[in-house]
Formats: sequence, C-alpha cells, structure tokens
Amino acid sequence: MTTERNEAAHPIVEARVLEVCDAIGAFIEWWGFKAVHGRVWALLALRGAPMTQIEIARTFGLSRAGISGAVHDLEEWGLVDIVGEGRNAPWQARLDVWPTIAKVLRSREWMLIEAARVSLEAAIEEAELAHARGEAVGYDIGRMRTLLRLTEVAQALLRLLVSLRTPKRVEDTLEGIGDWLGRAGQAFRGLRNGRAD
Amino acid sequence: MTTERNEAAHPIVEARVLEVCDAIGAFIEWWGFKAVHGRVWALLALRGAPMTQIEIARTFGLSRAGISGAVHDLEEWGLVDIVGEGRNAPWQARLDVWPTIAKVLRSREWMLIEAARVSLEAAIEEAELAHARGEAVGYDIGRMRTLLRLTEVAQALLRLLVSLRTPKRVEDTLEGIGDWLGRAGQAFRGLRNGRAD
DNA sequence: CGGCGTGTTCAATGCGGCGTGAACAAGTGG
DNA sequence: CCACTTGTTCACGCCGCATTGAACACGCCG
Repeated sequence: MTTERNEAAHPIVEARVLEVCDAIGAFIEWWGFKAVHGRVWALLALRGAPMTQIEIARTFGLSRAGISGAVHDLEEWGLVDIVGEGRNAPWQARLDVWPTIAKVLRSREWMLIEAARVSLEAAIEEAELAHARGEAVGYDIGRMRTLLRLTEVAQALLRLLVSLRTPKRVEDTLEGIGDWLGRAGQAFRGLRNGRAD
Repeated sequence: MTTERNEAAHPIVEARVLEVCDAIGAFIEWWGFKAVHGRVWALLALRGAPMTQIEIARTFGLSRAGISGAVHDLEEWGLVDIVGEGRNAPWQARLDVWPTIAKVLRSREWMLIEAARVSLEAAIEEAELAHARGEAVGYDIGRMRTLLRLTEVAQALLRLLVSLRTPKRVEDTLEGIGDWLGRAGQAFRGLRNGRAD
C-alpha cells in the first residue's frame, strides 16, 4: 500500500489547479515546447509535496508513458528534481525557471539568429562581388545590410538577456528586472556610440 | 508575355538569398508561425522590385496554392502590400515589422498570460476558502501567489513592450531600444514601490 | 469573342507528432 | 522467494497539418 506521503488533495481546489496547469501548458506550448511539460511542471510547482509519476498521471488522467517522458525532459532541463534515492522517489518542481529559459535562449534561439546572420553575410559578399563585376544582381544590398544589422541588434539584446540573474527572493523580481532594464539601456546606447558607421 | 518588370536575378546571389530566406523561415517557424511566411516575406524584402505570386512560387519551387495563402496571411498581418491595381499586381514587403509583432503580442500572448492569471486567482480564492474552513488543501497557496505575481510582472513587461515605437531611420534602432529599456527600467522600479505588499 | 496567363479555392494525400497500451525491468514488502 | 507496485521502453494507431494538383474565376491581349 502506498504510504500516505502527501496531504490529500482538496477536490475543488484541485479542479482549479488543473485549470491553471492547462493555462500554463497552453502558454508554454505556444513557445515551441509541449503542453504536457508545462502542465506537469505547474502541477509539481503548486502541489505542496513531491509527487510520484503515477500520482501525476492519475491527476491528469494521462498514461504513465507520457508522464515518464515528460518528467525526464523536465529533469534534463533542470526544471524538476528527484527527492530522495529510492526507485519510485517522488519529484518536485524547481521554481526558478530562469536558468532554463536562459539556456534555451543561449542555444536554440542564438543558433537561429546566427544562421540568419551568417547567410546574410554570405549573400552580401556575393552580391557585392557581382555588383563590382558590373553584373545585374536583382536583390537589394541595402536591405540585406539592414537585416544584417537587425540580427546584430537581436544578438546583442539576447546577450544581455541571458546575463539576467534570478534574485533570491521573489519579491525582488520587479526591482531586479528594473535594474536589468536600466543596465541594458545604457549598454545599448554605448553600443550605438561605439559602432556608429 | 510578361513584361520584364524586374531586373534579372543573379543566380549565385539568388542561391545565397534563398539560404537567408530559409534561415528566417526557420526562425519565424520556431515562434509559432509557418516557415513559408518567413520565407516569402524575406524574399520580398530582399528582392529589389515587387514580385508576383508565380515568381515567388517558381523561386522557391513551391505550388501556387501555398504561396497564395501565405501572401494573404502576410497581407492581413500588414507585412506585405500590393503594388498597383491590376489583377495580377505584384507584392512588396514592409520592412517595419514591429507593428505586427506588437499586434501579435497584444492579442495572442496577452490572452495566454491572462488566462493563466485568471485561473490562478480563482484557484487562490478557492484554496483560501477551503483553508479557512479548516479543510486540507494539498496545494501550496504561497506558490500560487508567486506564480500570480509572475503573471502580473509578465503583463507589465508586455505592456511596456508593445509601447515601443519603430524609429524612422534604421540607424536609430539601437538608440531607440536603449531609451526604451531605460524607461522600462524606471517604470518597473516605480511599479515595485507602488504595489509593495 | 476566344485563348492565355494568373490568382483562388478545395478535396485528397502524405507525413510527422502525440498519446496509448502492452511488455519488460527493477525495487519493495511480506 | 514470490507477489505487487512503479518506472521505462517501444510499436501501433490516430489526429492534425501542410502541401499539392486540379478545377474554377478573372482579366488581358489578339
């Protein structure tokens, strides 16, 4: 028999919590992840005590297979932690999600912009060579430079964004963001003065 | 016969431009849109002169059907414009994409956060009622309040983000972002002082 | 008026991803 | 040592979505 580790869930409250999980799942799904990831994380974040995979599966009415995969993805991303050592040790959520967001921005988002930037540089070089040879190009070199500039701005902004640190106390979040925005603003003004062309 | 409206496209340059289109398409696809939208917009943005749908389709090697839909989606979003009046009038891209981004943020992104916020408020109220009745809740009211706080911060940030204006000259982009970041930082610090609870 | 080129719409198809059920592995407790 | 519970893995089926080809509508030019 399962030892009653957890405080029993209040049915009506649980129904409301599941709505929250769905909302967070829908939000995170729009960001290119899977809805189940957001739902599982939200449930673990709101539940008072750690939960086993079967508890999660039963709460959502989903199969254990899907939960198993989702939990391991979340663990790889550092969004949930195992509690204890045993085989069926329960899981809990990490509330500071910023390191994971920063990681995603650093890897996937950066590569997407970098790919665009590199291909733009190649296109500009080829177009300039053709233009110097007097050949008709058919594409607008000035606009290529504009887009290249935008990728550089996006990368600079991204670089600043991933330098944000999560404050210890949640109450400091607003001030932390405020300070960060101020620093980022100065950095951007400095960037403009430094690379004015 | 089609009148030679456009300067002939340089084959090698065009190959490079198509790589740029693919990169931008991959980028925008990760943001929840379709890759073809980014590809078509990028092609129209880099091409020196407006293009007809058939020219676009041939350039990408895609069917006319897909291009027709993509172009109309882009027109609805205000990202491309028709040039002239005729039936088969060509299309050109708008380079200032910020109004569209702001529109998307205002509608879809806002609603996603708002749904989470509302459901969180309902869950908190229900949990507090149950707690006052002395019933076991099983969920952490403090964490619910933390997440609610995060949604409020996200909405405040979003509100500031959509207030950004696109500068007339692209060279002013950096300075515009810098100024905006500074203003946003002050707004956040004020927000904290005003609603400290 | 009649071909021709272009844009639009829609049904069909092909493909990828998601969730499930079942089989297997691994502890745990009696 | 055996029964039971939980976690893991995988093949299958299902759904949705994107893309296509074809049929139709529309304007232009001869």
